[in-house]
Amino acid sequence: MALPRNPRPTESELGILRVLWAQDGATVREVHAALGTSTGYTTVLKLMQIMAEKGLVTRDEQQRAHIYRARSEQGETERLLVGDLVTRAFGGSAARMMMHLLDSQPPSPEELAALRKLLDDQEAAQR
Amino acid sequence: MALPRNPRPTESELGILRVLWAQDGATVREVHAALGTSTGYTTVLKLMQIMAEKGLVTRDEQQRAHIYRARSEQGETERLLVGDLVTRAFGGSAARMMMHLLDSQPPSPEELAALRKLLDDQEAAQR
DNA sequence: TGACAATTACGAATTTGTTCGTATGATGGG
DNA sequence: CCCATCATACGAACAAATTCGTAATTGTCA
Repeated sequence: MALPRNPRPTESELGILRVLWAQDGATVREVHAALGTSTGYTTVLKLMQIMAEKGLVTRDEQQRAHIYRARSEQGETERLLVGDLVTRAFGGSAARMMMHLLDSQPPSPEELAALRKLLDDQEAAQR
Repeated sequence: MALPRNPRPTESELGILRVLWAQDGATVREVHAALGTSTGYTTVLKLMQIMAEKGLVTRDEQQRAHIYRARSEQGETERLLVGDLVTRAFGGSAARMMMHLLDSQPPSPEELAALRKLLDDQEAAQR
């Protein structure tokens, strides 16, 4: 049975999701290889099994090596995580969070232009 | 002995830190009140004791009701959390993270203005 | 001073996340 | 057909975070 929820992924789960987003569908072995061999194979397996229970991933059992896929879009989860942090750490102030972002990773001129456009759109949408 | 580390605070710890940042120094009772009564008093006490052990807060035991203070600046911790998330979830791309930020928490007109100014400053700094 | 109230200290239960060893089952080559 | 290999399933240990009950301590004031 498929759970419709979209819970916040944990640290390890996020690492696995990023592998699943990068390629559409992957086996446990592929994910394990992509993550590096620092964690054991069965550890990754177990995590992915739990993620399937939670509804974070779907599992295709047609083949012997099951194929896992992220259940939600990358952007959706990213939004969730950002929204979560801006609420928890910044009291909902996007500007304050943005300040730290610009501080930590100065964007390129192209990115700056894109961000300006985002602000324009935002302003237009509010009117 | 004072621990010099600056570990990433957990969820609950961050809530407590935010209270401690908002006012300079607070007792357990004050923090408990600020957080609302959903969690028990001794729970907050225990958390703050652990935070003192970890070095997240300092404790002034002069008074009977000890005074706790955040050990690191708010901005420092915020940078830590943002940097952590941008690495874990966005592979280091600040621009990508900002797009989600604007998406998930539409800023107010005042914030929009502040954000524009941030971009201006950023642009100026690059020249 | 003696009792009450407020506070800290402590121990323990619970939950959640992470890790891995071992068991068990399927697949394919010799 | 048998066995080595590779896969999943499962249980359990471990660690960290959270929660709270109870004990011990301190201060106050009648």
